[in-house]
Amino acid sequence: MNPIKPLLIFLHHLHPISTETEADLLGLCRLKTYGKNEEIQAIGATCRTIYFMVSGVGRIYYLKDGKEVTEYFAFPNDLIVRAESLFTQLPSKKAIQALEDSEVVAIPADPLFKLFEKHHDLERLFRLLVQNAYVETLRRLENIQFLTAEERYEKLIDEKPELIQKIPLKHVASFLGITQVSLSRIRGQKR
Amino acid sequence: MNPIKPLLIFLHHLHPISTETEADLLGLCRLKTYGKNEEIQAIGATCRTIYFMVSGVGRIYYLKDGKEVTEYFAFPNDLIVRAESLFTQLPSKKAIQALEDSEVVAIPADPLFKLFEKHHDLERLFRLLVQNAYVETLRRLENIQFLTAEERYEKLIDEKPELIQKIPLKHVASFLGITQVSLSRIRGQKR
DNA sequence: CGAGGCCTTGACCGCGGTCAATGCCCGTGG
DNA sequence: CCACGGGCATTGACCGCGGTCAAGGCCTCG
Repeated sequence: MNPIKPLLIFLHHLHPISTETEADLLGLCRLKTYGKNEEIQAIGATCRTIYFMVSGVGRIYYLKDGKEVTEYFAFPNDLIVRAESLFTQLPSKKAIQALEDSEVVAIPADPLFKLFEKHHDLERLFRLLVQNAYVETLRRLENIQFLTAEERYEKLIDEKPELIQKIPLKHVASFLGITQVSLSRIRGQKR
Repeated sequence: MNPIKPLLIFLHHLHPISTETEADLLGLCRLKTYGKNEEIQAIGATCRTIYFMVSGVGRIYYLKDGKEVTEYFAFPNDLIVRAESLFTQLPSKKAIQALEDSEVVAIPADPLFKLFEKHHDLERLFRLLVQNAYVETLRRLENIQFLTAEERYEKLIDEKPELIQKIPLKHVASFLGITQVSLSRIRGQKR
């Protein structure tokens, strides 16, 4: 099977695009593979690429006072984008890393944006993607602001139970906005 | 002067649109005025309107455990939108309120979205607006997550000093994600 | 003038932070 | 094959930020 197929299914589900649009889009996509713990994009580079996870697990992280903070996890069929850099053209303070051996589709943003001129439906699709990511972030903001660490952990457990199995707890902790130590205590008191 | 002019200037600055697009857009815009503390949109309604502040001050707030939490302040030349409802079509848990006598431009979203079919440049503009709001929210998320209440207050002071003058401290406190009491202490120890 | 809203202040407390010690798992080399 | 070292997770001792509850001062407006 064409390894890029999952991306097309994912996109189509959000907003159908014409076959010509799809063909032009496919022309931009490159399938890449990365080994466990390999950096997909390093800190400091300005982000000009949109990634889509086909297999494996990825994350976005950055350094806060010398410590890694995980901002996002990507599982198969998730997009993974350093939006703050892609949309501002500023160098990103964040890195993208494969946490396991992974396959990703890489889509260079500049030619993609050029395609928007030609294919209105592609820009529509992209707009909807951004809207969804925006709403998702608004939710995360409310969670961080009003739930306790423990509530956030519980919520994560029932929204993405597989996450806890696959991902080192230290990454999970920083994703939840707490320390490894606190997460360990929360887990401890459930047993 | 046409009171809708500031909106056009604001939009044009982000992404120029053709005069025909502008004319169709103008056809949708309605100027409205609200008195101090008047509700512009109530909790529970599904959001189908985009607002732009011409004069006065507005805010978005919602109830958390019976207490008001302010999510956003809008000053002249700011947009004010309940994105979580507009983009999901779900009833909003949030309200929009004028904090002073205010003039706002109201743009109904459905006819606006219809115009996207006709005017590609308008959808482009709208996409860029959403992108910017998204990046802004990512920033807010990082602030909430990593700055102390005091640091967030200081940051607010030098980014929007006028805000403290105009807005009741209880709203400022909930916007910062803290209680009125804590904000008062923070302010107290600076004197 | 009195009532009510807003802000401040004091007393107290609990969540989640740091620091440090310990346990556990696993990969590597003698 | 075992010994060792390093990374990850857990646990204890301690602390400070920001929370709640309640009292008191100060405006504004009827």
